[in-house]
Amino acid sequence: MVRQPSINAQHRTPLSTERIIEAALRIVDGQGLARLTMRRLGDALEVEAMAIYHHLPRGKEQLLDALVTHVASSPAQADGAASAGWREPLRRWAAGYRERLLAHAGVLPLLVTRRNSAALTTTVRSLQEVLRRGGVGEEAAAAAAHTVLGYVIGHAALEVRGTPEDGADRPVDWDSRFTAGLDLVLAGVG
Amino acid sequence: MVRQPSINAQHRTPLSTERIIEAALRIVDGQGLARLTMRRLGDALEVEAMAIYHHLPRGKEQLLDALVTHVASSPAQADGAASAGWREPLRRWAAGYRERLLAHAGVLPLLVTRRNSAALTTTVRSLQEVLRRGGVGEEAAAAAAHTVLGYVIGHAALEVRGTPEDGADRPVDWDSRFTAGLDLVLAGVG
DNA sequence: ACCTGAACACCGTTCAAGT
DNA sequence: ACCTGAACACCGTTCAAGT
Repeated sequence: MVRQPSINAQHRTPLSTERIIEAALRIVDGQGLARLTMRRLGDALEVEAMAIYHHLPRGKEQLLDALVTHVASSPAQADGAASAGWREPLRRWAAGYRERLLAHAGVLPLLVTRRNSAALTTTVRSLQEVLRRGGVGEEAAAAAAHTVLGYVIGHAALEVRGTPEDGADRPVDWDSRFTAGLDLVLAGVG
Repeated sequence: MVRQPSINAQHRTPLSTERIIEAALRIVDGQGLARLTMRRLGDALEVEAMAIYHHLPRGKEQLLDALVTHVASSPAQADGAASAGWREPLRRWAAGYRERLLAHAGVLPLLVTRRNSAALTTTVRSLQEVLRRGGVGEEAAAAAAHTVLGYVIGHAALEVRGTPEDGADRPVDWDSRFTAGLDLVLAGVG
């Protein structure tokens, strides 16, 4: 058999930053953060690991930063129909954000590392937007945003680790516990 | 010169799990989690890396688990003088726990990984203790414990990443923001 | 412009051997 | 019982080379 090494290389769709990040996220979600290596990522993309560096010159650092941005940087929640007050929009925002964190739980440790503070700044700002549009003052909105985001991230961390029972050895219903805790926080806001 | 390889080996204090963990924590605090390697840890202890496996047979996994336990597993807060109510004890508990998390910020990502759920279970239980001793009912204490712990961990995560300014580009006073958010949460508890 | 192949300096871990 | 040394199968990354 004659080797035809160029056939695959020519016909496959070319690499792109988006495809790289999607593949990386698939590995993290399916196999865990520890199994995300440049070589395995290359395999998944049917490419040599070194090809990735052409799109992400800063290598794995840049890849991990991009994963954090992809998962943790919340969109500005263009809620369309202006709902009355901030309470309901904030509940929706928190529920959506929690869902994303849990869907990509492997990325959570990265969010807590020093990397990519821009991602969370965006998120804080979008949270403040929701509050201010609901009539909460500038100062109070800034404080409440940190409180709520802190709670959501922290609770997601507890959930992921999944202690199967509470202190009294009853199974924990995380969904209702999350909303209960959130309402508790929101009650404090105003 | 004649080599006398046994002199150092004989006179130095022997390895122990405690010394290993202390040295590991020193590396993580001083140089970051990424620089904690078995080989470097061995160097710090003036021992070959492989000697560590004699005390921690499960290797690096076990080492990281131990770090989480050391930092995140809160003591039962034997508060001595029974203070009235739960509010003040809880404030002290939260302040102390936050301080520990920030002092060993490099361990925070490990706390969010699936490892060692026993550590946080202990912490949740000690928090519930504080609440119940203050007269909060069983059910409410269980929910409040998760809420408070979630908030403290999440806020510590935000602090460590240290976005230097809030949404309005003012520098953030994390200390007062933490207590403000905590009071907000506590106001919800009761 | 985009990808490959070989090479380098590291990892964690095993296992037989030393004392 | 406790530690060492060599070895193995991996890493991330550089760099010259291919198309």
